[in-house]
Amino acid sequence: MNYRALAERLLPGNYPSLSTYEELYPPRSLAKGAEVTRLAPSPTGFIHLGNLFAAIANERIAHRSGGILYLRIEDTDLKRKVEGAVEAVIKALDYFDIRFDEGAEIGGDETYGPWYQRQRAEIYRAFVKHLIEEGRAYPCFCTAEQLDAMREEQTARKEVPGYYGKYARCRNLTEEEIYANLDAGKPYVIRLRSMGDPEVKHKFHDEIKGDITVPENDQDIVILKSDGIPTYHFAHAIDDHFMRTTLVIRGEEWLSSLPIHIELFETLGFERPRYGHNCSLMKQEGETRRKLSKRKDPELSLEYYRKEGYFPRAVKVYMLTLLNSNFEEWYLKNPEAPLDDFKFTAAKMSKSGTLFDLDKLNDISKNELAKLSVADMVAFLKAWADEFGTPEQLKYFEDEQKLSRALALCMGIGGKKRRKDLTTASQAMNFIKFFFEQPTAFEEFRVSAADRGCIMADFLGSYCYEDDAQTWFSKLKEIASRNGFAAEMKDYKADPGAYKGSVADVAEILRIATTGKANTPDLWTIMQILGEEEVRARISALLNV
RNA sequence: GGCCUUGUGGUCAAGCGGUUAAGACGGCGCCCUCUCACGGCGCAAUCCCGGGUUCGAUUCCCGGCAAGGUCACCA
Repeated sequence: MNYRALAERLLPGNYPSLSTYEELYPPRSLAKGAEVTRLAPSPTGFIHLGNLFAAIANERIAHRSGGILYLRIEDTDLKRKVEGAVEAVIKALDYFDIRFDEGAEIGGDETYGPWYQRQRAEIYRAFVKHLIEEGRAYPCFCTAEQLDAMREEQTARKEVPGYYGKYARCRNLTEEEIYANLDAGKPYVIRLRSMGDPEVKHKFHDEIKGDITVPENDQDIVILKSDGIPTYHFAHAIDDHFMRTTLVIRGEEWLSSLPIHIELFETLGFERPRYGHNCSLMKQEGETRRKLSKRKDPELSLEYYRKEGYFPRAVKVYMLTLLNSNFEEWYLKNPEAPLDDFKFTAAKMSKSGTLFDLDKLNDISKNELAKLSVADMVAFLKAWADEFGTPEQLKYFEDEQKLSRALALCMGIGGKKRRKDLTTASQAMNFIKFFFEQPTAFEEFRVSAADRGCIMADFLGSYCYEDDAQTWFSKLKEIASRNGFAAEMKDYKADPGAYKGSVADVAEILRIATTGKANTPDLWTIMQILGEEEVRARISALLNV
C-alpha cells in the first residue's frame, strides 16, 4: 500500500512540516515548577457549579505555581455553539476572581493561539496526514447505520462494543477498495489504527487519584470527522501539546478515555501532560446521588447564585473547602488572609464524589457577610438590587443613612458581637424590609387580643423617644407589672402560673406590632431608627383593628 | 454487561497497624438573654461486608457488595 499517495489523495496540498509547528509553538520559558493549565469549555455559554469547581482548581494550580491559565474553546461540534457564550463564560468566572492569562477573547500573547479549535484546522490536518503516511491512520467508509447494526450485534453477543480488531472493517481495506470508495464519492472519516491490547494494563500516576491502572486502548477511534474537523480526543492531543499544557485537571468522566489519549500522545510522539481527574459535584436525588448536570439542574447554574445574591467570595470559599480538604482548617486560622495565600495542591483534592450541601454554603455566606463593613454591604446590596431588585427595594437606597443604620444593627456593628443574620442579598433585603415598609403581615401573637390592646395602649402612653435603652426597658418592665406579667424572667420561670406571661411577651407584642416579626435584632434600636412618629403610627394602626 | 474509579457519623472530612476515631455544617439539649442572632457548654450519630496477615486492623492483602463514571463522526 502506498500510504504517501493515499495521504495526498485524502488531504491534498502542501502542509508545513511537522517541525515547523514545534518551532511555531516552542516550549514556554517559565520558571521551574510553573504549571500551565487550561479551561476548555465548549461554547454553550452555560456554566454551573461543577464547572466552577474545576475552574478554581485549574486557576489556583496555575497561579500558585507562577504559571499560566488559558482559555481554549472546544467548538469542534457546531451543534453546541451559542452566540455570546465565550463572553458569558469569561464574565461568569470573573465574578469569582478567575482570570485568564491567555485565550479566546482575552487578548494578550497570541503565540499559542488561535484559541478556537475551528481556527486550528490546518494543524490538525497536517498531523492527520502525517499519520496516514505512516500507516497509523486510515479512511473509514462505514455508515452510521452500519455502525449501529454492528454495535447491536456486539451487545447481543455480550462483546465489547466498538470499532476495533476484527470489527474494524475498513482497517484492512485494499488499496483498490479504498480508491473505489473514494471515486464513488463516499463520505469517510479518518480513524486511528490502534496498536493497543486492552488485556495489557499499565500503572499510571494521576495527580489526584494517585496510582491507577489503565488498560491499553484498542479502539480505532475517529480522529477526523467527515467534515474535516477533528474529534475531541485528537484536538486534545494536538492542542495541549502545542499550547504546552503541563497539567490537565479535568472531570472524572474523562478517566475512561485516558487510554485513547495515552495512545494518541504516543503515536504522535508528544510528551504527555500530567493529568488529574477530579471527582464531580453530586446531587442527591431520592435514594441515589448523581453528577450535576446542566440539563437537569438549572438551579445549579452560576446565574442562579448570582440572582439569589450569594456573595461571590462565599461561594468560592465553599468550593475551596470541598476542593482541598485542608483548606477549611487553614481558613479557620487565617480568616483575614487573602484566599490566594492558601497553598492549594492537586494532591489534596478529594478522590470521591462530593454532595453539594446548601446548609454549609449558607453558613459560610453568613460568616462572610458578617465580615463586611456597612459601606461594603451597602455596595454589595446596591449592585444586586440594580440588577435583580424590585422597585420598592431600590427605594431603600434613597435614604442611605437609614439604610446604613439598619444594616449596622442587623450586622451587630457597634455592639459587642457581630450578628450573622444575613445570608444572601435577596434574603438581606427581605430581612431589612420592615425598616422601609410598614408591615402588612404579622406573625402570630401568643397573648390574647385584650391583653395586647392594654399593653400597646400602655406603651403608647409612656413611650418617650428620648429614653435611652435602659430607661426604655425599665418602662417595659413597669408595663409588664401593671398588666399582670412578670417583670423579671427569673420570677416568671420560678412560678409561671402566677403571671399571664413575662416581660419577654410584652416585648414580643411590641416587636410584632412594629416589625411584623417575632424575631428581630434589638427593638429599642429599631424604634430609634424608625423614629417616634413611625413607631406610634405602626402601633396605633394595630390598636384600632 | 465490560472496563475504570470510589467506599470513615445525615453532609464535607482528618487519621493510614495500637487514638477516648479530630474538626466543620446540620440535628438535639442547656447556659447567656426582652425575641432572634452571636457566643459558651454538652449530647446523639461513623470506620460497607466476609475472609486472611498480625499479639493487634478503620488502616495492609484477597474476595464480595454498593455507589459513581464511561463505552458516539458530543465534548
